[in-house]
This record gives sequence, structure tokens and C-alpha cells, in this order.
Amino acid sequence: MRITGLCRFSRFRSQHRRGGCMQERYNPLEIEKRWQDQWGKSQPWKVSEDAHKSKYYLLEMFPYPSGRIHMGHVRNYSIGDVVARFKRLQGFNVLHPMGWDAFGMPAENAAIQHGIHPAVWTRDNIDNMRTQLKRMGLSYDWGRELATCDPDYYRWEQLIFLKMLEKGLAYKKSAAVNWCPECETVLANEQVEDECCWRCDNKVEQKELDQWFFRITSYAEELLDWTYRLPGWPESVLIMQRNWIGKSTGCEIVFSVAGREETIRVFTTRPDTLFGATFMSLAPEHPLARALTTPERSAEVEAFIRKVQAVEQSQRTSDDYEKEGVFTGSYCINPLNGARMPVYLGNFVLMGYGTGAVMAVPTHDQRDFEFARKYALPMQVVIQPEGKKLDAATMTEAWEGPGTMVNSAQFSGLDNETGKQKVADFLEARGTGQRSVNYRLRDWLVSRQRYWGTPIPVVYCDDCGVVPVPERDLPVELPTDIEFTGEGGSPLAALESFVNTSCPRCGQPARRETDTFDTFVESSWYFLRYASPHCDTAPIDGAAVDYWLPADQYIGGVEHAVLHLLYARFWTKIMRDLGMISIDEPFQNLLTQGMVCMETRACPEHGWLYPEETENGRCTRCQAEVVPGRNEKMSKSKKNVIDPDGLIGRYGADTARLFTLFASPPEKDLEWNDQGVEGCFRFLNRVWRLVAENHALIAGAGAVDAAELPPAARALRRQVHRTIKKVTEDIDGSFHFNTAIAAVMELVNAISAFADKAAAPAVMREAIETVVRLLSPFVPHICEELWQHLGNRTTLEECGWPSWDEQALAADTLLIVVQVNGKVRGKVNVPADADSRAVEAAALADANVQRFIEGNAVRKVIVVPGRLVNVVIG
RNA sequence: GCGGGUGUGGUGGAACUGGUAGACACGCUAGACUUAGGAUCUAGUGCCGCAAGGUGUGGGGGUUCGAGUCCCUCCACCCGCACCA
Repeated sequence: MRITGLCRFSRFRSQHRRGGCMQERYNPLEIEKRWQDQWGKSQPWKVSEDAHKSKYYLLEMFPYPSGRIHMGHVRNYSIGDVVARFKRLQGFNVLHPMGWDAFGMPAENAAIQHGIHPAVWTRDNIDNMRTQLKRMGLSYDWGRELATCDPDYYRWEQLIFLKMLEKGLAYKKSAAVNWCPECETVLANEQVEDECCWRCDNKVEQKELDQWFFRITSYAEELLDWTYRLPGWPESVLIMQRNWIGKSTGCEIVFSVAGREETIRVFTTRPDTLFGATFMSLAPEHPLARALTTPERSAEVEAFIRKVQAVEQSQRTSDDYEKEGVFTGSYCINPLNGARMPVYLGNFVLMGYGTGAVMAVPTHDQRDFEFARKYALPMQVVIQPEGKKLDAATMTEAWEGPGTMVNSAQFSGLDNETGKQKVADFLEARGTGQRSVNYRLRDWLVSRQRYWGTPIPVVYCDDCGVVPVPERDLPVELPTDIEFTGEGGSPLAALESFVNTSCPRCGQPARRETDTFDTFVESSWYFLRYASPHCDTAPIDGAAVDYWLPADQYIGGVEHAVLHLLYARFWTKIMRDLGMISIDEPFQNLLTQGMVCMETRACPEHGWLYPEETENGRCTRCQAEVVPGRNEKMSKSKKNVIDPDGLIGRYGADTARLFTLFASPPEKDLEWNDQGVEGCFRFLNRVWRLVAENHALIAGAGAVDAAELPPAARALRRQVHRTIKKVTEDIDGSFHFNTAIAAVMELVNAISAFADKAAAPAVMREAIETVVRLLSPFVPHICEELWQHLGNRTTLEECGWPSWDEQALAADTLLIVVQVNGKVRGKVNVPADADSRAVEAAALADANVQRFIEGNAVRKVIVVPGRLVNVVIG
């Protein structure tokens, strides 16, 4: 970035003041400091429940206290602050809180690498980031600030956990789980992306471990159902959640095994193809895999199982992983036609989905088709599509589409959708199967083998087993006298004074649980805690939550579409079912803001470069030509970042806010552009000058006398009111801040261009004050400052949002576009009250229009009132 | 493969339920004021054309008096899920 801003500021200071009582130049740093100090003292955004006022709960995703805010935060919180300020100006009782998602791994890593205690590191980071947020002029009720690492917060989480434990919603089981060797902890399914850890991006392994789970699957149906009842959420997020829950309906069918007691249960969505099931595929991990293997097949089966388990999970689920299997030597019986079906193990069958066993229908499932061809297994066509004639002998791929059932005894001739129901009925009547629903969603794995998190409040006793810590003993505080070696797993497990305790039930020596909660547990209910952050008798105060919740607007990044946003919905339902709250869903409206992007640049010698490491397209260190890269999300690793502190220090918070709001609509990605920032800074300078230059003129101006205005003044006034309307509507419904700001820019341009300023001081005053008022949610500091300079005794906060005058909106004349055969050939001004006939006449009278009509027959004239006239000729 | 999204000037982006495409801003060009300008102000700026005019919203087709907007089709890019039985 060029250092223009800096140069200019130093000049401002040296500039002497001229005339008036107002500084000629805009000095953002001075102004912003003054107003922030003022706000710090008066706490204007402190709120409490007020039954007489409509509430509005505006929530932004709270940050992880990494130490410094980044541009994503600036954008997120600028968007939120506009809405909070706007709603407040409109008279709502606005809850706008901020806090810290303060548990998590980076704190521990800092401890290991730099010897700073996680608690100290976290507190310091919070202090620093709070200062940064205050410097942005965000209108939070700081009295509600919370940090999730505070025992006063997590003790209530422990309490809720105990209640979940009582109801069986939290449980411990041994299961194959995701293990991140880098983070030395397990992860939930949602936290694994592409077989990699969501935080450190390293490959995740599968391990069989005893872990704590929350029974989110019990809520699968309700979580899914409500995705159809959240009209205020982006459809894309709802779809992602639906896909993640992954409901499929079908049948569970029981196959008996020839000559044996055991049965094999399968889940299928295609009971209509049951007559085509010619063999069975089991996952290699299936509990019956070995039991069903005959002695003569044993060696081969063992070898196969070992081979499959040696292969990495990522390969097993990749597209080009070749389907392989092995025959167990056993046969099962098709419950519909009694056919003997060989039982195979298949490397593509997943133990984690359905029952881990699949009835194979090679003619109507592509995987089964490939498998059958490879092992020369029988095929039977049972679904004939319309207009095709499938033949099992010549098919080259499975037919997975709809059709008519064939070779299916009494079901033949039915269309397959009807057939699904009939077969299900039949199976249910015979007791060999039942309709069933299967979900992809699995229970939420919440235990972590890490120190810096909420201790899971249970004790292990040799006699009593797993014993919950009694409520009266909460919180189980995280001990602070800990050594961080970075080796040998969680340091909690090594702390004898923590681990050794007595059993709350029998008093015998016992051991504490040393795992802590996934940090997504804390973020699943912080928005409820904000309603009564200091409540010291319960997790929440019911009355406060009843008043404030649900959040009217939630704003944050889309990366949490199926993480935080699903967990938070689940947790809300849990607390509802525990009788603590009465809402079903936590967030009425959701806005997922786009990423902040910037072009990367690299030096052949030094790799990625920070923006300040290049000058005139060259690397500042070696003068090599810089290679421009792609436009990507700002990230430290690629060094395509702008530091908010530097930006605010150079231009002020108002410019930083204005740019992020103006450059693109909130839900789209924002492309960083230094010159765009300059442009916003220049605009604020223009607004400053507009007030400064007209200060004297409008100082004594009274109210506008609408009846006595010359046309130009009336036109300006019309634009003033049109702008109020547009900005109000752009903010309110759709968050189109960019167009709202553009409209104010147009108004500023119009005021500057207005020729008769001196003759219309009242109109000028109204116009200029309107600019200041409309901009205040976006750029609060400069607006409050200008508002004072305009001689107002109250603050903008106190005087509310302006309303528009419908009468002032009415125009005297309208500009009508005249088209000939759909092409614009002229424009005519007509009186606003002219009827269609008059408008048509005026249009046809236009000289240029005449020129095009000449010599042709006018076939038709279309008049769109107030807009255009289209003359159809030829 | 399935699902979702996006394609508009040199750039970021506007365009209400089909009605002047390119608001606003950046950049650029020329000029003014200046010791200077990277400040400020004025004018211009989709493309072709001296002009009249033509042409133009990823490509092709359609509906309509009129299409960025509606319908069909194809293409490119982005995101999510992915052997889910």
C-alpha cells in the first residue's frame, strides 16, 4: 500500500485552521478517539429487558482469541454493527453482545512453544482484541462480555452435561473414531474434511477408542424437519445440513443364513429390487465376517481382512479404489424367492453406514454390477425401464432408474415405486423385514485428549464405574498448575492432584476423567448465556432468555454451515427438552458473509510476500520481479493479508468500515483493493467538507417550507427523501449496504452540484443533516462529530432514524423513454399527472422519434405509465 | 457422479414484480488551480464509428411490442458431499 494517507495526515496537522468554529480538515484519529472515550464512559449500548419495547437480538459469531483481529472479523462485525445501530435508531431494544470462544488448541501450543500459560496467553489476547474491537467503534454491550474459559461459564456447561447424562443424551462407548496425530486428540465427523483435521489439516487416522458422545442422532429427524421451517436462513446452508443429516428411507431386511443360526440384517432403499439380489456383501469389519467363514475359506478371508484394514481410509473411499471381495463359503437365503445367495466380504462396504451389510443387486446398483462381473456372480434383471430392454447378459452398467418390476413373482408388472411399498408390506407381514429410516449423521464425539478445555465432570471408580460429579461439587475447575512438555498426551492426565480423587458414591479412591470437551460445546450455547451472562444460580435466567431469544439475526462465516450451526441447533433443543428454555431454534435469520480475498504475490526467491514486501512490482529484499498469483481468501500462510490495525491507524475505523461495507454485498466475497479504500477515505473527506463549507449558511436555517420552493430546490429535496427511503429499505430487508451507501454518495454529489445553495438554506440544512444521519450506522464517529458541528445538542443515537415524506417524493414531471421497435429513440418530459393519451402524443411528437417513424405505418403504441412508450412500426 | 452457486465495461459492482443496461466507486484521458500533485475542482470514459448509427450482460436457440431478468440447450469457474447400499 502506498503511504499517501500518512503523508496527508501530517499535512492536516500543519494546516492552519481557517474561519468558522470547525476544523477545515477531517482528522479521523482524533475524532474517533474522542467518541470512543465518550462511549466508554456513557455505555450507551447497555441494555436490559424492557417489556414495553420490541427487542432485537443481533448476534455475530464470537471470535477465537488468537491475539489479533483479521479482516474477516472487521467485515463480520462491521456488517453486524450497521444492523445493530440501525435497529436501535429505529427504536428497538437491541441486544448486541460480544465474547470469546476462549478454549482451544492454539493456547496450548503457545504454552508448549513459548512457555506461556494458556490462561495468561488467552487473557492477553482477549485484552488486545477487545482494544482492537473498541477501536472499530462497535456498539456492543460490553457489560455482557463472556469468555468460555471462565469457570463461571463452563460450570454451567458441566451442569447441563450431567443432566444429559441422566437422560442418556450423553454416553461413553468404544468406537472407531477419528484421531489426529498432530493434535493428539480425537475429532468429530464434522471436524474432518477430506480425511484431514479441520484445524491443522493433517491426515486423520481411525482408532478404536472409548469416548464420550452426545446423542445428536436422536434429534436427526427434528433437526432435518426444522430445516424446512427456517425461511430466514440461506438455502445453501440448509441444504448442506440436510445432506449432512443424510436421511434415507427404505427397509431393513433379515436374511437367514443357510444351515446356521445367525441372521444378516441389511438396510436398503430399494426393496423393489429384492428379487434381483443374487449375493450378499459384508463389510470386512462386520461382526459376522469371521463367524460365517467356513474353515476352507478361512485363510483367504483372513488375508483379505488384513489387506483391507492396512489400506488407508482415504484410499478406501476414493473413486478409483477397485472393488474387491472374498467369498466366505456361507450362503444366505433371499426371503422372497428362497434363492441361495453367496455371502462375500466387500472392500467397498462401510461398517459405519446402515448395518454394514448390503444385499447385492448387480443389475440395479453400479457397485454390485462391477463386483458381480469381476467374480462372475449371477445377475437377474428385475426392473425394466420404459423404452429399453435390459438383458443381464449384455448389460454394460447397472440400471438405477425407475421402471416396471419383472421376474418378481406376484410383484411383476408393478411400477417400482409402488413395488417398494408392496414389498415392504409383504416383508412386514412375514416378519422378515420392516420399513426403516437411516441417517448418515452420527453421534457427536465430544471428548478431547487436550488440556485447555472444559473438564468432563465424571469420576471413574473401580467399584461404581463411571460416576457423575455431584452438582454441588461443580465446577470441576481446570487446574492451572500444569507443566507443558508437548509430549505424552494431555498434561491433565499427568497431574496427580487432579486425577486422584474419591468416588462421590462410595468414597473409595477414584480417578477423574482427564478428557475435556470439544470447544464446539462451549459455542453451542454462548448466545443463550448472553441473555443473562451474570446469572450465578443457573446456566441461564429463563425470563431473560424468553425475552431476548431467539436471536433475530445471526451473522458469521459459512464455514460453520454444518459444524457450529448444527451443534448449536442441537444444543438448543437439548436445553428445551431439559425444561430450561422454550424455543425450538436459536437463530431466526442467518447471514453468511463472504470471504475477504486478495491477490497473492510471490517472489521466486523468497516465496509468498506480504503486500508491504513489494514495491513497484519487485521484492523489497532481492529486487526480483514479483509473480502475481490468484485472488484468494486472505490467509497468513499465503501472506495476502491486510492488518486491520495498520488500516485503522492510517485512515481511521470509519474508512475501514465503509470500505468493507461498500465494496460488495455482505454475502458475496469481498475483493480487497487499496485504491477502493482511498476512495472511501476521499468520500468521507468530501462529506466533512460539505458540512464545513456550508456550516455558516445553514447555521440559522429553519424548517423547510415545502410550498414555497423553486424547482431546483424542490428537486433536491425530493432526492433527499428518496434517499431516506432507499437507504432504509436497503438496510432493513436485504442488507444491501453497498447500494445504500451509493445512494448517499449520489445525494452528496447532488448537494454539491446544487446551484442555488444561498437561496435555500433550509433545504440545504435538511439535505446535509440527512446525509449525516443516513451514514451514521456505517461510519458512526464522523457522523456524531458532524452532527455536533451542525449545532445539535443531542447525539444521533438519541434522535433516531429519519423518516421520509411521501409528499416530498412526488415529482412534477417524469422523464419518459420513447422507443421505436424496442430501441430508444428519444426521451420526453411529461407532467406527472399526464394520462396515457397525452404521454403517447408527446412521444410521437418528438423530432427524432418522428424521423424513425416517417414513411412507416404505426402498428401499435405501448404506453407503460411513468416509464416508457414503445412505438411499433413496419 | 450428486447437490448448490456464479458468469454484466479495464476493475469492484448496480438494475424494483420483464420496461433507458452499466447507478455508485476505482482506474484511465483531457483540462483548471498549483513550486509541485499522488490533494481539490471541471469535463469525458462499454465496444465499433468523424457522425448518423450499429452493437453489447458466458455461447446458441425461443417466448414477447420489449429479455441481464422468463423458457430450452450448451460452456466455464467456484463451493459442499461423495462407493451412503
